[in-house]
Amino acid sequence: MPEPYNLIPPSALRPLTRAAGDTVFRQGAWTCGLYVVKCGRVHLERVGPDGERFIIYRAEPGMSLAEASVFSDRYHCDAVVAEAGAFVQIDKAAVLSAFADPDFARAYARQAAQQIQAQRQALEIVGIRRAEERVYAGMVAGLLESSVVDFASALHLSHEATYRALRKLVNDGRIANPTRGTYHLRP
Amino acid sequence: MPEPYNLIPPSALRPLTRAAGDTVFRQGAWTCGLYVVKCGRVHLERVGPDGERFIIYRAEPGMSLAEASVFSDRYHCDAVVAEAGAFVQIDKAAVLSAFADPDFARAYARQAAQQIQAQRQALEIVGIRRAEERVYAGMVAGLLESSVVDFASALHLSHEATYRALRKLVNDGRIANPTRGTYHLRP
DNA sequence: CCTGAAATATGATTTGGATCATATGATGCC
DNA sequence: GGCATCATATGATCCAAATCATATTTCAGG
Repeated sequence: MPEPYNLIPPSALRPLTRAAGDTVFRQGAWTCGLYVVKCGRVHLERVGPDGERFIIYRAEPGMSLAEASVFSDRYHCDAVVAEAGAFVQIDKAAVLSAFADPDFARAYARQAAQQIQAQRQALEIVGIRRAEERVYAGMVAGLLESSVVDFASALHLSHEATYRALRKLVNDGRIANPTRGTYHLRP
Repeated sequence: MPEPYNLIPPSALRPLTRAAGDTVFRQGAWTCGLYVVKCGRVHLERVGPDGERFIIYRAEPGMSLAEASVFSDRYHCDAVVAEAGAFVQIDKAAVLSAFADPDFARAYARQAAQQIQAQRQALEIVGIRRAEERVYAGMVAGLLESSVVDFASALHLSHEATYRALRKLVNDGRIANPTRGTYHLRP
């Protein structure tokens, strides 16, 4: 659960579970609040002029979605459950009134500023054309935390290209590969 | 100037001008606040283990930078002026105390939530591999506002690839090209 | 312990986008 | 009006990353 929402009164939190394929909310529906993913995955989707579905955002455990709904009357996209899970709905009125508490406001702003920063960095990194430089920038940014597969997906690279780039960086002595599957920057 | 900062007392705003190549602040320096770009361009850069410089963010007129510095003691990257311009420094203490004003807090949160949403969408769009689909998704997202060149850069595509994709979409009847240089979705 | 699935790893082939080149239409300026 | 500059536009070539293929290692579960 993102930190600031710990300051929201528990009565404003409503737990819910959904199966894969269910929708959490639909575009055009009246907003009731934002959501936090406990487990499972949710896709925010927008529908194109010819009915194509565009994924706007993939929310994973610990992430929140539809934060902007707190400030608008209607949801402007669909939230579809990609993987069954448990979620918490946070009442929008409770959030709006929580801004009267400076501690909540600062915690919110702090978390938002940090997220904006991380996203800006991610955008710059995926803008790097050469796989090797992109992977290196990703390592410097600390994006390789769990598996190489997840790392590759964060970089918007195929995992094959990522493995090859890692190998090349190791051969060039730019990163270390002490054991199979573990890589870190040369200190 | 991003909306919420209009609620900051003018005494906390300090205008400054910088030439290209100047630094606005350096990594490790004590934070004094965030900045808004009036004109010119600023790059946030982080230095890698071997001295390589990674651009974290490119701030253009109207954009703010170092928002997170309000919540930390030191700047954690360098801000280098890429193009001479005028900037406004907003005192961090003033921002922190402004969170006591619920109107400021809500305006800030609203703007932050919107920005997070836009960035998430941008990340999803640049993750689309096929140029044609990426361009189409960009059009659906309304990213083609001014020139095709700017559009291409937002999509992380070469402008040539963007023009070709636009042509193909026009030929396939997915978008309209009423006059040279103007494109819009088929209604 | 055995089995299946997923992560790790690398080779071969294909392809789509970057790059280079070139041309024309628009725009601003002196 | 003439000139420079930039956006628009498209063709040709090249290359790097996607894709397909395959093998090994690890690990969870029965």
